[in-house]
Amino acid sequence: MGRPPCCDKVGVKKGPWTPEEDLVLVSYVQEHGPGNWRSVPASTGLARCSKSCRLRWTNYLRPGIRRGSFTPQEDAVIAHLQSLLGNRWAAIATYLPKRTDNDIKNYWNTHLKKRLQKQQAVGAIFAPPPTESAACSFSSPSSLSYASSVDNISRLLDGFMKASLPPPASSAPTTQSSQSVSDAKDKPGHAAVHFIDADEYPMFPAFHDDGCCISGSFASDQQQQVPLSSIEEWLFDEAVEPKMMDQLASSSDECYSLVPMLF
DNA sequence: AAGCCTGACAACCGCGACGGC
DNA sequence: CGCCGTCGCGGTTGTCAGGCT
Repeated sequence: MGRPPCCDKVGVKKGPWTPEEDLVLVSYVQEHGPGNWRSVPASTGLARCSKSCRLRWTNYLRPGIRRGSFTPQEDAVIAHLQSLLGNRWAAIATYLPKRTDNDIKNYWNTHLKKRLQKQQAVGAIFAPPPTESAACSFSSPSSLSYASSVDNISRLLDGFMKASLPPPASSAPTTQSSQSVSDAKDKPGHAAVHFIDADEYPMFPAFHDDGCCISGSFASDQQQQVPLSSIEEWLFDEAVEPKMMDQLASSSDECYSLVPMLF
């Protein structure tokens, strides 16, 4: 038996999403919660297939996700997890709750993999440090298209959050913080992995948005809902591939000097 | 100044897993 | 128990912007 197409090929729009479409999708999710994607096109009138709607939500519109600017710590975590788990991006993404699997996958394919391959080929010692390279400096998305405009999404969501949710008691006025309010509880499918906190990765105490400072406030974070599962212990306890960490450390500027402290 | 090349990222496609009937 | 529908994941492609020659 043949697999039915995920959606009608006729009349289904493809390509970049427009603000109007995003608005419709966000509105729908606000009202019904994420899930039941099959019914989204019919319910909203969007000329998109269900998969496209789900992907757009999970990869871009979903509250709590951070875009751009992978920190060196995130670099290290991704590289380490990739070495342990392979290309299981969804699993890796659970340890970087603010990153989507698609983002991590793209980042790996376009940055980390090339870097590691290059260093393996040349040798870590003489690998030229990619000063201000991807790891530490691509904080500003180059694309100015709508789809890459965080401001657009932020405005879009912000309006809906204000309209449909009471403001958080003392949340920072950032989109991420406000968005995160409704996220975890809306995602039964993600129940196993909570969006831990709007601003921290508690399992990686050194994580900060600036990426280059150590907080040392791990204790306070531990009381949060953290999936400190066996894999975290695994991350911390297992002998980290010294080769990889050496590569990471040698592959960049001082930002990576903190990496060994993480593990 | 124009054309070409490369990198980055959003989105699509196909497949497998899972759950309901 | 098997079939069907839906969802989620990973691989891949397409498009666009910026840099380089």
